[in-house]
Amino acid sequence: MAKNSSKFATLGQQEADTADLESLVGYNLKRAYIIVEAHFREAVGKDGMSARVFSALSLTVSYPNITQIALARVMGIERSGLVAIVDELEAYGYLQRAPVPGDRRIQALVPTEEGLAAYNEALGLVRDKEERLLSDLTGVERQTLFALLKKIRRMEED
Amino acid sequence: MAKNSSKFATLGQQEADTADLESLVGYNLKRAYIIVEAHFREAVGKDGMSARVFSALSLTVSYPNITQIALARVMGIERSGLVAIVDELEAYGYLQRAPVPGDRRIQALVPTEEGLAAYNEALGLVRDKEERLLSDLTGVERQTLFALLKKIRRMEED
DNA sequence: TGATGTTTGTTAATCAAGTAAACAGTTTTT
DNA sequence: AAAAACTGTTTACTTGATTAACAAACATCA
Repeated sequence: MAKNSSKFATLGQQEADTADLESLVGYNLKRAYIIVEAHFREAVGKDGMSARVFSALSLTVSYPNITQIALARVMGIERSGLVAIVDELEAYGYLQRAPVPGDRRIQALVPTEEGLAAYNEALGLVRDKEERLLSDLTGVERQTLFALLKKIRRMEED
Repeated sequence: MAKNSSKFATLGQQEADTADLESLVGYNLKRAYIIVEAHFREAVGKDGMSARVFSALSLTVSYPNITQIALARVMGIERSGLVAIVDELEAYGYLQRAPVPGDRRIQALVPTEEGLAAYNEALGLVRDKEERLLSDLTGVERQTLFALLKKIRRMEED
């Protein structure tokens, strides 16, 4: 079933496109993500936030007073893994763990002024970078890409 | 700029779709990949190969006699990182490091019969799983998804 | 009320994937 | 022949993530 056994000697961009792997969604998704993530890092700069820290800040801005457990659920990670992320954002002074009257277990996450400013600046840079990265795609193509990715994400409920 | 400040109380699937993060390609790509990767693991089973080991085997089947350095380039990883992957595949008996006459630095990677069989079985399972995962997408939608992801991948050359 | 169970955030140990740097052989170049 | 480059490898490290155990706080209910 190895279609390309004889092509090894001339292995290059074109030939590689015909390998089995290229017909799998997972491989293509991962390779595309690696590129987009690299552009994200370029956008936020050498000492910028990591994608997951940016995500956490973004969601805290969109949903102020969210609890850690709710944020972990939205992000799709374990609550234990979120601790370091929130620690980092708090150390930057980008958010605070605020006590919630009525339940002393919970600490609501609220972005600070600095956090909001840093977030908006980073968001602008990231949007611009993605804009340039996707400049080859038409408006319809972009909409389609988002629609298809969200359709896959909706499959989570199995 | 926090559009949804007031929606926290009712945060759920619908509201989350309107957060800033949902408009970024990177976030959507990553979330989609996580799901597809989980399905991959289900497909190959509890003790099956990891995606990267499967990828390495797949490319070795598609391009037999490929060298480690060429394989690393195709996979987009460092050659040092490939050593453990090839070690693992060799330990399974799925491929061999064959000496290349004329250059004693190089070892050509050749899949064994068992490797070919294991690969084809795994490929079938993975294809079936992806087929079911993407059953909501029309043929045109799938083609479009692949085309768009490959278009992003081509942006690598910057 | 008090015992039992659950929730929230946290720590610690561990794992997987990946990088960077240094190294030994082996070829290539000058 | 000497210097440079290439291939595979080891080692140390970083990042992202998970599991398990735990303490404090809250909820249930007999």
